[in-house]
Amino acid sequence: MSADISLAVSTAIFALRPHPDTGLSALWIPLVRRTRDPFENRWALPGGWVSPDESLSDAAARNLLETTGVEPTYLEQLYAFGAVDRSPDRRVVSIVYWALVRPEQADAATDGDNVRWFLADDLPELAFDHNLIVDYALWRLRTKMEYSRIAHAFLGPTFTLTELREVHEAVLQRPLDPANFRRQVEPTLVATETLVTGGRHRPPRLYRYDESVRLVDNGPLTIATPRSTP
Amino acid sequence: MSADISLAVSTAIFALRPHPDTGLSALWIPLVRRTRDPFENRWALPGGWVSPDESLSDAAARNLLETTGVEPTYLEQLYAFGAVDRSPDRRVVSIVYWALVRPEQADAATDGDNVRWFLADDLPELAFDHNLIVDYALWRLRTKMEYSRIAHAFLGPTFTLTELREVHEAVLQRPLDPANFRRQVEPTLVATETLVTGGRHRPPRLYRYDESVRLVDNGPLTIATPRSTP
DNA sequence: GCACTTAGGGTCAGGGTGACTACAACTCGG
DNA sequence: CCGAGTTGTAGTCACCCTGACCCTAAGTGC
Repeated sequence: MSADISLAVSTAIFALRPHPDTGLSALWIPLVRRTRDPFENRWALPGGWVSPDESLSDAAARNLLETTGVEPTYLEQLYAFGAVDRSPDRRVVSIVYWALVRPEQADAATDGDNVRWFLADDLPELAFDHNLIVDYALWRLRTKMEYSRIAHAFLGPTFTLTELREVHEAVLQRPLDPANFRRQVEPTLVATETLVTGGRHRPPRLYRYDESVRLVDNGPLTIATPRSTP
Repeated sequence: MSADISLAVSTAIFALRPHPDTGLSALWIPLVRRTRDPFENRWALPGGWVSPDESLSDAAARNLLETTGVEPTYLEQLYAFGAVDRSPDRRVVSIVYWALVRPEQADAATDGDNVRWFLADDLPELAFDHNLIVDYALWRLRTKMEYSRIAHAFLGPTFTLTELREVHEAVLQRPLDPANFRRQVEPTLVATETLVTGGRHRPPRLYRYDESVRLVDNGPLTIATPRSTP
């Protein structure tokens, strides 16, 4: 049996905010300061223990809300980390999730002594194996960006093509040709009638995602494992 | 804390063997018969409890060997299943792995009352949520076949292009053009000097994988989480 | 020697991609 | 009110990858 193994969930949360140097959108991640040993005062991913009456994704969502005040628009399991020595005092297996939030939702997690936002590509030394975990989560986010539709988790229901392109550029860290980008994503979108005026240029059209276009995602798990709390 | 959650590992093992009807290679999976409740007498994925002094992948490999006698050439974590009601009597979280074995290794797991090989695409109703798990594992195998190099886990160190192509055909369940297939995979291979004579046709050349060609795989986890027991 | 079978090299048309050009349509400064 | 500035959107073109297809190479077996 395995009663002496503790089961935890942690989540790597990503949000887009301006980079302090360039002003361009960049990936940020909220971390919590540990208030006890091991790794007291080190920054760590938000997380906690799984209680017996909640699913893993529910536990992740609950811990997220409790520790950082964040309610994500996207939540997916990343990996189960279970090396014997990953916690110095006892055996902990962590089911790690990754989440995407919109800027407004991110603001719910106000910086404070206990929660602080960091640039995802420039983190301090974290507690446990959390640096490795964030690296892996970043890799998954960037890989998945290329073939799936997760970018929309950073945006509202409607958006301009430039907004969508800037999400891709921020995550992939390279500029994309506006015309070519349009050609590629337009088949998965539906144009609305609305144009956004007010900019000092030609007003862009608002788009929404075309729900009828199915993309490869998580295969059989896509429908099979919905969150029990919507 | 989480002492009342049991932590298990299970593994979906794949091997290629001839299909009884067509004679072509097909995917087979070994299952074990449950000897106690819940789901007594139902077929299930091999698995067992994680002990506190072994990593998750070690636990998977050990359980594999104990229950089916199989030592895989490839072992990768699939997903952590943790729905509250997936086991009727108590709360079990299962870290599921998937494995690939060569035919010789597969023969170690002789069919018997307790272990039997099934066609992966034609399974009976399994215990727990194991049908969903196998579906997901199959999806991952087939998806990964297209962009990675896992096919080699079904083969020895050297192989002909036809052997490699037949592995792809068996997994993807569709015929591939030999000439086009060669063009696509040859850049990742090294030709040996050896030709295989004895067939009633032009002798094919043996190839081996080019270790210097890096493919996208599991990102940061590729090197970071090796099995502790090699 | 000839039929047969698979190995392996080549061609060609079509689709997608990146680089680039051109025009459209708004705001703002004068 | 007009032109400059800026971004949105359409289109072109060369290139590469792909699938479909053809052809020759080189063994075995009769």
